[in-house]
Formats: sequence, structure tokens, C-alpha cells
Amino acid sequence: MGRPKEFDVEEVLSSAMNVFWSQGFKAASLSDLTTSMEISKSSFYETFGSKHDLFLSTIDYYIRTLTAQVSGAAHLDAPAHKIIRALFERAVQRMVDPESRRGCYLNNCAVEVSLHDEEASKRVATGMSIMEEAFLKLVERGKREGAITMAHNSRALARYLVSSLNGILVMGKAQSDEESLYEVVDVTMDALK
Amino acid sequence: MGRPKEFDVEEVLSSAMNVFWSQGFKAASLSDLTTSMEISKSSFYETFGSKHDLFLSTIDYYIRTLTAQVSGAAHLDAPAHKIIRALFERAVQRMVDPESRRGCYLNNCAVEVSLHDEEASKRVATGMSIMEEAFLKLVERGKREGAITMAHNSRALARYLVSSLNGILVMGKAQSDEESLYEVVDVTMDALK
DNA sequence: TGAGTATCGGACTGATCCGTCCAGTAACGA
DNA sequence: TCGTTACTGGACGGATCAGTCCGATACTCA
Repeated sequence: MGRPKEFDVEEVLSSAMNVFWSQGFKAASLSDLTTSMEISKSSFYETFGSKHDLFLSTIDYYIRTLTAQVSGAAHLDAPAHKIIRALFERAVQRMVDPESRRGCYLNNCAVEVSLHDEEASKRVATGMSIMEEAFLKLVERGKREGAITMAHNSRALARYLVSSLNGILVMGKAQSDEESLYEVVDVTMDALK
Repeated sequence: MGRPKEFDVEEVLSSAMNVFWSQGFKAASLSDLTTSMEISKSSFYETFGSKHDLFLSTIDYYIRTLTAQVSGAAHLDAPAHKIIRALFERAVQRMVDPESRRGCYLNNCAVEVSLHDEEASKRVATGMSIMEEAFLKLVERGKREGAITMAHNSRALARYLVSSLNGILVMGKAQSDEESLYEVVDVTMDALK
């Protein structure tokens, strides 16, 4: 049955995503990619087709990991509104750490390519929806727990949270003053009360 | 004293900014730029030095126009909280219109290059500060007018507004459903009450 | 051993990239 | 008219780009 694949596609996809994440689609060269993925150019084209195909695959990959992460967070035992706050605070912590200031992959992709790349754009929209659904569940639970306002419908609040989170990630790129970002989180959370 | 300049530098800078705005720094080629600017490659290098120098100049240019715009909006006669809402609604309208879905130039620059381009990053931070100051004045006035909560300090609220606006612009790129975006604006505004 | 598949490195292509340079022309002031 | 500056188009260079192809090697199963 011939020689078996030596590299784990998911693992290599993850490396590629990290390159796109840090550098953006245009700025990432094939050499950057194959170096980080630790495969040859030949294997690259054999397995992934083209740079653009790979790019789309990395968004799909990100969505897979995202789904796992958020559904994990949503099922924690803590009160929903505390989980929401924790998610925001983790985002701030990431933006403050020089090692992980890359923001959200979906966010980056949306800004860089969604205007000119319909296929990527669709995937980004899907990813955002997944985040929205996760927040939706948390908001609904928070309402039942009496910690979240009834003044707005849950979906609007969920969208608000996705939007706010993206805003904070952008702010973090522009000026990563920790205290300021936490203040923003405070105000953002107050809107849920 | 020799032949006078034939093109208006500010005007040409504006054209260049539009190219970067739509395509991003990396994706914008010199040919794209000179075509849109309607000057020759020779004049280009004579006047602007390099692609990267030009890029920095376009951010400076954007900041100049931004300053004019926001200080204009801040001095309108309407109640401050209504001006704030109007600014957000205008942003939504722009993201819904296919012709002007490019988002905010500072936002795009922050996401694309601020990680690898310190000079650009500084300028972006300056621009964000200008927006913050504009919102700060509006928030302070809104407090005096009794329409904005005293629960948070004005600067925190101003930062919150800048962050939220950026979030909405990113959301608009990912999925530009008008109604959803307006809902987000509603929730965002409620946090000021 | 041999068929079949995986992987590699490297040569190669054609395009595009940013940037330099220059000869020729055009517009001004003196 | 002459010096100076502005502007153009195009030739050119060196680098890099994505992508193709091939010969050599490595691994697995029959």
C-alpha cells in the first residue's frame, strides 16, 4: 500500500495557520510556510494544492479548534456571566503578552481579505457565528441565573459580545495598555447587567 | 525658480490612502498606486521616497482628516449622546454599503501591520488617541447634560466607545447584516446610560 | 523482490515585485 | 535665451514570488 504519510496534516495545518496568523496571507511566503510546516515544497503542493487552498484550510482548522474551545468554556460550572468575563479577560491577557499579541485569527482574516476573497469571507462569517452561538448560550444561562439584563434579547447581547471582543482585540494591537483594556472590559460587562 | 509642481500632494496622498485602504499595504503594488495617484513612477519616488514612506504619510494624512472630522462632530449643537449614536450609526451605514465597506483605515492598519511595523504602529496609536479624546469630550458633555452615567470615569467610557466602534467595523466586514449591527449599537449605547 | 506511494531537494519558469536611472520634454523666472 | 525644476516613459536590475517538474530515496505491503 505504499509509503505512509509521515506528517500529521492537522499538526502541519496548525503551523501554517500560525504563520498566516502572525504575518497575514499576503505577507506569508511559501518559503515561510514550508519552513514552519517542516515539509518540502513538493509535499506542500501534493497535500494542499496551493497557497490559497491552504489558507482556506487553515481557517477551517481554526474553526474546528474554536468550536472545541468555546463549547468547552460554555459548559463550565461557574455562573455564565463570570465565564463571559473570564473569556474577555483572557483576551486582554493575550494582547498584553508580546508573545501572543496576534489577536484573533478570524478578526485578522476578516480585515485583511474578506473584501476580496469570498471563500475566505464565508468561512470567517461561519466562525463568527460559532462564537455568537457560544455567547448566546451563555447569555441565556446568565439570564436564567438572574445575572444578565432582560432589557435586550439574548441574540443581540451575544452579537454585542462578539463585536466587543473583536474591538478589544483591535485596540490591543493599536495600544496595548493593560489597565485601559481592563477598563473597557468593565464597561462592556456592565452593559449586561 | 523652475517648473512648479503640477499635482497636489494632499490630493495624491488621498488617492494612495484609498488604495492601501482597500487592498492593504502588502497587496497594493506600486503600479496600483501610481495608476490611482495619476503620477509617474519617477515622480512617485522623487516625492514620496518609497512605498513604505508613502504608507506612513498616508496614515499621517488620515490622522489630519480625522482630526478635522471629529472636532467638527464634537462641536455640533445636538446633545452629546445623540452625536455619539449618530457616529456609530454612520459607521454601520458605511459597512452596509458595498461601496464603502472598507472599515476604518486605522483599524485595518492596526491589524495588518502594527505587529511588524513600529513606525506605522506609533501612528495608529496616535490616531486612536485622537478618537479617544474626541469621545472623551463628548462623554464629559453628555455627563453634564445628564444623559450619560456617572458609574464609570469618562476616559474609560471614551475608550470603551473607541473599542466598540472598532468591533462593529470588524463585524461589518465579517457579516454585514444591517439589523444585527444596529442591535449591537443599541446595546453599546445602553452601557452609557 | 517488486509495485506503489511518500518525501525530498533542487532546478526551472514566468511573472511580479520595488527601486534606480536616464534621456527627453515642459514650465517657470531671470 | 538660459538655468532650474517638474515630470514622463521606459529600460533595467536584482530579488522574490507561486507553482511545476523530476530524479533519487525511503518506506510499506504483497
